[in-house]
Amino acid sequence: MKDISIDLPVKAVFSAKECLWFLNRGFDDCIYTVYPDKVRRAFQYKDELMLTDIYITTKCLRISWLTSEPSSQAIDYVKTFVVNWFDMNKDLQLFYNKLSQNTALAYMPSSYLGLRFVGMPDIFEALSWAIIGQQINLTFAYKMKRRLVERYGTSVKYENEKYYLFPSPETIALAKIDDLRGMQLSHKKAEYLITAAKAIAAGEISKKILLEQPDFPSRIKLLTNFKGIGRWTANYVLMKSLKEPSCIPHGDAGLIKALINHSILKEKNDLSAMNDLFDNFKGWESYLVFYLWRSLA
DNA sequence: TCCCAGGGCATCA
DNA sequence: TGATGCCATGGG
Repeated sequence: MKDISIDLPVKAVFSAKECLWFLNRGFDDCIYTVYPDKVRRAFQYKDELMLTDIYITTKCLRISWLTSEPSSQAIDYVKTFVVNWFDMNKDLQLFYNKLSQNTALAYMPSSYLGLRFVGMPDIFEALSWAIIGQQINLTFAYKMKRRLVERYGTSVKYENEKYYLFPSPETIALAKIDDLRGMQLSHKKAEYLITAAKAIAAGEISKKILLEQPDFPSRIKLLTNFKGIGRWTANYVLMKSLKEPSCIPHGDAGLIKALINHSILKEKNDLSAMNDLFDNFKGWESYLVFYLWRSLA
């Protein structure tokens, strides 16, 4: 097959090392495979199933197709996805200026230089992941995600390996609670996941609809109207799939731990200190959360 | 055994 | 609107 690859330039500063570190930070995500210099991932555009290697360097991302020759629309789809996935068009300087002004966080611009907000462009995957990962340890959450994906997701075969796509909402909408319980999802989580799948399959939740809302609070409200989507999940989904800049997943265990580590919070319920901090990061709240999560490693 | 983990809901005042 | 109890299950 003809070698198809394209290069996507990145805005300074971009750290391949930091972004790859995030993807491979000790957890087993079944949706992609991380190598020292690249990440392998399957995509689907309409009926086209594809497998790609995405080489990550400081200057560009090179997407290389391993399977059948993609259509031009499929290439555009993957390009857009990858730009979104690695938040490649963002200029981080303003964020770094704000970090530098905070004594406890001033080390971050040099320590995590070029770390991009690695997102989850597929809103159903983001929502499912938020529901699965609620209130349980991440290692176990990734196990359940793998069970779900291997049971319901389609896959691309390449060199005797299967590379999975996250299942469609239409598929999960038809799943039975007992089947999901068999994967060790709690009864509630099984319910929430099916509810979310139905809402997306029915077009009640989509990135387009969320973007059409007049403001951020309306987007949160739209999501939290569904059972199983609370304030934490709504913020998480908006930051991961829409790159909404001002999300704060209130109550997040990792966020609180990071803030206590930095002596910004004295105790869990120190809400005023948390509000004071985020007040100084207007427009960059999601990035701040991401960097604080990074600090937990 | 106990506490925690990238919460959410129902109930109650 | 905010506090409380419950759900659920692996990991340390």
